[in-house]
Amino acid sequence: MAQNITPRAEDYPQWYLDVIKAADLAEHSPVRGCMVIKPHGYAVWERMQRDLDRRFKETGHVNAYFPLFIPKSFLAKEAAHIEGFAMECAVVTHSGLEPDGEGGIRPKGRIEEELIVRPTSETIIGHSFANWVQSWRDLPLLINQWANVVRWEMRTRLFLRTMEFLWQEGHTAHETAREAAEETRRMLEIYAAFAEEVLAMPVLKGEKTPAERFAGAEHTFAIEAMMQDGKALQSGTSHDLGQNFAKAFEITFQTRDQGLEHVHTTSWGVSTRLIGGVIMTHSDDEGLILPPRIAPISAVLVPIYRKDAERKKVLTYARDILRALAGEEAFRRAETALGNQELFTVVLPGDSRILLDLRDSMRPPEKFFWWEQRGVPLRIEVGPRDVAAGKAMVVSRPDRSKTLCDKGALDQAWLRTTLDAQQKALLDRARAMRIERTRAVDSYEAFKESIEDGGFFLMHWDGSAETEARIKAETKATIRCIPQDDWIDGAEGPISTREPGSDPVSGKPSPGRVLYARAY
RNA sequence: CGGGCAGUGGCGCAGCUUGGCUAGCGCGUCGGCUUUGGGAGCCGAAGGUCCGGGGUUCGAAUCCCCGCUGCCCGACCA
Repeated sequence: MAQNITPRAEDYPQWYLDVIKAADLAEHSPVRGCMVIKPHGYAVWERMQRDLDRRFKETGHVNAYFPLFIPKSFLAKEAAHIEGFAMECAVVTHSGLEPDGEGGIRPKGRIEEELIVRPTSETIIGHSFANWVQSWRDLPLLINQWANVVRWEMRTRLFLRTMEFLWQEGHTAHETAREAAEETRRMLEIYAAFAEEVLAMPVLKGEKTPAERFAGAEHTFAIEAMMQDGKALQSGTSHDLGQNFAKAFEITFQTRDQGLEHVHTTSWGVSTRLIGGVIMTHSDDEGLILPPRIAPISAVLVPIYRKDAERKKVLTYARDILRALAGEEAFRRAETALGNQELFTVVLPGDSRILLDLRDSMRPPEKFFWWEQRGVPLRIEVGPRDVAAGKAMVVSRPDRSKTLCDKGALDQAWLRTTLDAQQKALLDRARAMRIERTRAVDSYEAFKESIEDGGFFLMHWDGSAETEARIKAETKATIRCIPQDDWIDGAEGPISTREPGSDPVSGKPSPGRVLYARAY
């Protein structure tokens, strides 16, 4: 049906790009690997931010902001960290420009200590923490920042991997290793809850193997989601940094018993990558599907009429419905808002919106496609037939089901209930999809064959980096995590992750199954 | 960063092999009329550094060189 979107079955990567374009979420910038996040895409990010920010604050964290530029020497202070990030850092070497004598310009003014554009902020924040922490009374220090970071990626994809991206990075310092470990777990749980409750994106929690660990961390935990093509998307990470950065930046404190010790730090983050994850979790061949809780526009009313007389009646009727859905107060504010002629938009508390599409340049069917491709959860069609019968046709975006509703039933409570039901249905659908494509595998041959079709595979692992590397080299699949849950639902029933067995590749003993998949 | 493909009004493309006259087409946009329950029709109009820079030539969208950006594959990574 959609003319501008390649079907998923034909070319999944192209479909992904087509959906972003059709939904008007983002576009490429003139700079390689960078993107312009357009208003509709940014509105989705704002909703994610708002919800996450609340969860962070409810757990005692506060926001702060640290510089974009990091002294080059800082990166080198933590050996593993520099090893992991050195290759992908943008470096500032000059302080200005000058004419090159040939009509162009060239850098001038080489700077003494070169600056790194932050790829992540452990080092610059570690430096501050060293000043901020004096005694055990200063701990825990629970900081988050919303920022952009830059990593010089070789291969980029809109939202999933861009050279510059937006994220939040939490950085905390604690008195004991135990507290830091608890914090690391706490934030992983917050990410998992957020992903499921808000993004309707089911995730598996677990620890990363040493090979996949964050550069400089003692332990890295992650939430992993399955995309519709069966590939995994690492959707959030939480790191227990031990005392590595505390030692590198001399973050010490006086203990309760007069001693001097290094703090234990954590860091954790999610990024605009989540938008890519949402797209690939829910959307279909008709375009974007957004979970209601992050949809910038909750519902759109599309009026249908022929003659002028009809037009008047229909629009009055549609405005009545809009008023009932939005509430009197919000509706009144909208009536005095600027720029509200073609798309009459009512802003609800919490910044969700309902709008009445008054554009005369577009016919109803075109409007249907327009809003469908942008992932608006509910479309309410109102025409002369509905006016006569006291009804309205409600179309639910995820399955495009149509329900003829009584006008009187359409109110604020109905809207909330309907959107909540849709939110839940999306999570259920995504979870069912993942379960269907999750299975236990006990032979390497079977694994190699199955991995071609995508999906999650729970297989025994002897714990060696050699086995892990060999599987990665031979199949492009990696260990996504050592699952946290004892049981994981698969197509053929629950799968134990704790039952001992043997690694099908090496034949050596294995304490339990780990999660293998190809990943983005 | 290696290999392949591509870049032409806002979008999608043709033209390039074999250099030549005013660079075409569809969609979209603007104006008008007619229309409106799943991407309407007619009439008229606007809109172009042919990715950038150099070169060959009387003449370059077209041929050559260098660079930039995108897509796919590989290595690397959130």
